[in-house]
Amino acid sequence: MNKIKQKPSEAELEILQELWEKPGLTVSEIHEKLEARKQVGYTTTLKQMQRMQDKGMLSRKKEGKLFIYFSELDEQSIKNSIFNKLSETLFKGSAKEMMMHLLGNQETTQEELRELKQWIEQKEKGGIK
Amino acid sequence: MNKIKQKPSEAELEILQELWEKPGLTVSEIHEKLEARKQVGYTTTLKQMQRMQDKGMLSRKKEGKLFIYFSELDEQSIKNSIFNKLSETLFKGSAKEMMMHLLGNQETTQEELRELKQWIEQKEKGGIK
DNA sequence: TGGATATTACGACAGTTGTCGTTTGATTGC
DNA sequence: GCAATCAAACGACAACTGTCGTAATATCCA
Repeated sequence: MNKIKQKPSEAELEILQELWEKPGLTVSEIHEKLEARKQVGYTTTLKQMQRMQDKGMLSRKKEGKLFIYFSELDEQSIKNSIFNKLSETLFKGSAKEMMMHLLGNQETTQEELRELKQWIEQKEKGGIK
Repeated sequence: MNKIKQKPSEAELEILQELWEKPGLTVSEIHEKLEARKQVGYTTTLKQMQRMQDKGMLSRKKEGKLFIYFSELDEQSIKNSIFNKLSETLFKGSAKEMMMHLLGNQETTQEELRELKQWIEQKEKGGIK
């Protein structure tokens, strides 16, 4: 995975998201997925992906008669750096503050809360990483 | 609080953050705070704030011989919409997933974990909002 | 083999951002 | 009263973004 200077924009993240979930998609496949969520032209998606390639965010290879794409950015690192930045900017660097904000305002089911709590307990015991 | 079309950029958020924390600062005061964290010229900060004013993100009033500024955006709403967007883009809308990512990768002290767990317990009981 | 269709490449454009330098104006100490 | 300062307003610029239209290619089928 390369080091990239610029961090991915909103639209770029949406594309990366698809490729993280399922590497090796074609432009059309990605476009279909994006189109399902928002109104956007095919060439827009294509162009976006070409630019991402230029920046080194994506790579591609010929598969039969068309290109399939891959993310060159590490999912975890990118997500981390986004959150780090956010917690710095909006919560003076306190992960807890950020989490509490999240818990206080996002939709969270009882089920999710329970799982989350278990998770924390495990983490407290050093059970996870 | 007005409704704004555009969401605040990175640099704008940094300024808003200062004003949320302490409303009624002058350009210089904000600039000093920003400067402590990153390299940036006074006129840059000024310009940024003027643009934010045009967009309706900030208001100001004359205090003696200089202007003091106020955020016109609601802190909670803005933070929420940022997280909503993020959780949608990066975690298919699952707050839990997002939280787990956070817990897994951010710096979190035992103390913070404990507090967090208590918090969740309270929330489970419907103790909070 | 030629046209129809699907893919990919190019170039453009307007709006936003981050950054300043330069001016203009107001305030103040001498 | 006037030069030195401090604050605020303007105007510019280049890079980045989101968005396409159009053009060039490659593939396929009748």
